[in-house]
Parts: sequence; structure tokens; C-alpha cells
Amino acid sequence: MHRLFPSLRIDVHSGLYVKDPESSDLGKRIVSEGILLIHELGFESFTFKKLGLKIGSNESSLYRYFENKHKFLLYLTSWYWGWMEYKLVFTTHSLPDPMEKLSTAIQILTATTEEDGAFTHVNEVVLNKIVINEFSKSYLTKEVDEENRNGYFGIYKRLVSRISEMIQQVNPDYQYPGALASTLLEGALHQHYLKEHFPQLTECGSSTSPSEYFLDLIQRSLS
Amino acid sequence: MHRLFPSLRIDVHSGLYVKDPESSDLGKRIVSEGILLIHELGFESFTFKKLGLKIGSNESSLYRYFENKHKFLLYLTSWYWGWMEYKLVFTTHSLPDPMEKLSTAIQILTATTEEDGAFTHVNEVVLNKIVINEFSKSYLTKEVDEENRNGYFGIYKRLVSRISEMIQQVNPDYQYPGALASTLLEGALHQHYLKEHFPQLTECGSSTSPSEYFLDLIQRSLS
DNA sequence: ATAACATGATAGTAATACTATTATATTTGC
DNA sequence: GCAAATATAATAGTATTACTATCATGTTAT
Repeated sequence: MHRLFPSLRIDVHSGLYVKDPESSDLGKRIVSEGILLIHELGFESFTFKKLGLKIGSNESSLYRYFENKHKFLLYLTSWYWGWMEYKLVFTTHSLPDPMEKLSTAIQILTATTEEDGAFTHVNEVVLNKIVINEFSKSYLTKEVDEENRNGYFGIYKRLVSRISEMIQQVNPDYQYPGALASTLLEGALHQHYLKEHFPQLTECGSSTSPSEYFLDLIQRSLS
Repeated sequence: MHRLFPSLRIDVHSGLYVKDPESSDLGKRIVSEGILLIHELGFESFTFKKLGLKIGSNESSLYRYFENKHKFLLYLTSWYWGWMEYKLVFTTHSLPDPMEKLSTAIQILTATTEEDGAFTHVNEVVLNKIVINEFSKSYLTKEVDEENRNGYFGIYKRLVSRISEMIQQVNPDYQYPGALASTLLEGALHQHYLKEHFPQLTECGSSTSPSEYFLDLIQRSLS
């Protein structure tokens, strides 16, 4: 997919970085190695000092790109949702049938990222795992309302809106398109987490995928 | 409800505390004031030092009750789910009709806690808010598998199983009772969070409740 | 009256999450 | 080719966090 638009850029909110990490080699290394380190250590144990050590750079240099690790997480997850939105819009754009459009969208949003698209320096497979494990922490904070006002969650919100609109196209009488869309996005991450750590709590696993479950759920809801 | 069983005790896993906080006055104050302080500051900014200050006790004394603030959160959320399970079982036990049973369960699990039951020293209204904001952080950690093996999430898992069984009673042919039950529990917290901080993303709000949405969702799924 | 136990007070440690300053290396503009 | 601008590195320093350890004091049970 990336070959079609080699110059495509995910437009992350500029308030999430101090200096655009796409603008330099060091910036790109912070992002690419940062993703791997957060995945390795978990967000709580991840620090800029450790990342500096890993990439052979100085802690103070990292602070010139990102204010703190919370903003760094917001940047990464925002990038992820921007990338998902791009895949979604590109793939569903030409589909005329509303139900086929929605089904395709569900598949894209609930699938495990299987291969590194080599879109950029970003390893999307690992980023997908980070989003499953850490995305909730990016908004379950005391600063959420201010950050929301700043527009830091804009891409994610637009994505929910797009799904909500697709749902309305399928069944204009359904009363909860937004709630269902937001349940789908959050629920998909949750089911992926459960199948990894609490397999007793879900049928999603090796033989059944979150995609199948959500396709069924939404089809039943809208018929 | 508490008046029916005045001596009832929520049985939280003993590995979650060093010394049972129910066993002393100080312990109870740690719990009751801790709930208020986490709600006030958010879990990230909450510390035992601040809590010690608030209750006029020493930081070191708090460590004699809880190993660290993560275990403290696990204790509080575990207590909450134990309390919900008690309400659920008590209320639905005598209902003969499977659908009525499930509907009642959904209402209990998705409702906002409106009044302090004065069950104990625990303020359930505030605890409900903590669970909405912080529960995810209790399991989205690198230690989740070990803590799961230790049984720290036992009450929550049992609750999901109970819902799953109720779903099966309503429709034995439905293929995803566990996934639907876990979606209900996590999704309810999520919808409550959205209506507070991202009202654009859901219909749940002042006129529509998460209960209505989930009742509708599950009825459609099982018919 | 004494032992056991609970709590408080104080001190100390390594790590975190930064900020500030200065030095050095590289790039760019003229 | 040189100066200026810019990027990065190195070092140091601060307040706070998340504890641990020790000792003192007060309270309770026998």
C-alpha cells in the first residue's frame, strides 16, 4: 500500500512534539527505537534516559523532540490512528454497498497488524501491540479535557465519526451509531488484550478472531 | 441492601495486602481516604506520602498495609467487583426467566452508582468513578500474567463468567457469550468515561444511558 | 509488670523526570 | 573559505518518587 503514496505523511497534531521528529535522523530514531523500547519495557518503566542509552544519544536531546513521555505516547498512538484512518479511507472509498463498506472497515480496524508495511521507519506490527497495551493510558488522565480541547485526540475522534457514519448508512434507524462505533474501536483492542492475557474471558483466540466476533455483533445489531 | 447482611465482607485476595486493612482503624482510614485522594489527584499523582499526610499518619505505616500503590489499586478495584458480584447475585438469584435475569444484570453492571450504600467505610459512588478512570491501569501492565496466575483478578473473571452463563441461558446457540460479557463490562466503563469526556463519541449522555444502549445491544445480539 | 504488637518519627537510597548551562560538531549562507 | 546559525552532546543539578531500615513510643493482652 505504501508504494502507492510514497510521499504520504501522517499528519499528527503539532502540539504533540516540540520539534518534528520526521525532520531529522535523530527524530526518526527516537520514534522507531522508542516504539521497540516501550513494547519491551512497558510504558511505566520506559524512560527517555533508557531510550537515549539505546540509541546512543543524550537524554537532553530527546527532550528537544518531545516534552515528556506522555506526549510521546500521544504522538505514537495518534500516528497509529492516522495510519488506520488512511488504510480505512483508501480501502473503503470505492465500495458502493454500505454493508460491504462497513464490513471492510470492521475487518481493518479489528485485524491484528501482521506485517510491517515498511510505510516509514515505523514498525507497525509493534506499534499495534503498543496501542493494545497502552492506548487507554493516553486518555485516562486528569489532563484529558484540556488535551482534548487542544485537539490531541482529533484523529481518533474523526475515525470514530467515520465508523458512526458508515453505521448510519447501513441502518439510519439505529439509535446508537456513535456508541457502537466507539465500542468497536475500544472493544477490538480489549479483545486482543484478553486473547493474550485472559483467554478464559473470550472466545477470541486461535480459532476465532475479534474480527469475526465484531462482524457478527454489528450485523446483528443493524438488522 | 447492606442492612440485610450487616456482617457481610467482600473477600479480596489476601495477596493484595500485607496486613488486612479491615482489621484496624488505620487500615479502614487508608482505604476510605485513599479512595477520595485517588479520585482527587488521579492515580498517577497519588502517593502514599500524600495519603499519609491527609490522614495524619506516617508514610511508613501505610506500607505495612499495602506493598505499593499498584497493589492498593488492585485491592480497591477487586473490592468493587466483589461488591458488584454480590449485588448481582443477590438481585438476580430468584428470577426464573433467563432474559429478565440477564436484563437485570445488565442494569446493575452498567448503572452509575448513585448513592453511597454505607455498606462500610467505602464510598461506593467515588469508588465507581475510580473504577471508570483507573481500572484499566490495574491490568495493562507487564506483570499482568504473573498477577493473574496469583489469582488477583479472580473476582472480576468470575463476574464475567456469570454474565457469560446468563447469556448462554438466554440463547444457547450464540457463539460468543464470553466475548459479549467482557465487552459489556469493559464497554460500560468506557461509555461512562466517554459521556464525561468525549460526549461527541457516543449517544450515551443525559437523555440516554449506557444501560439502554447495552440492553438494546445484547437483546439484538441474542434474538 | 512485662511482652507483644501497632504506629510514628527520622533518615537514607536509587531512580525518575525533568531544567540549565556549556561545549562541540555540522550545516548553511554569503 | 569563514562566520553564523543550528543540532547534538556532556555535565550538573533539583525536587519528587518509591521505597527500606532503624529506633522510639504508645497501647493491649496475659
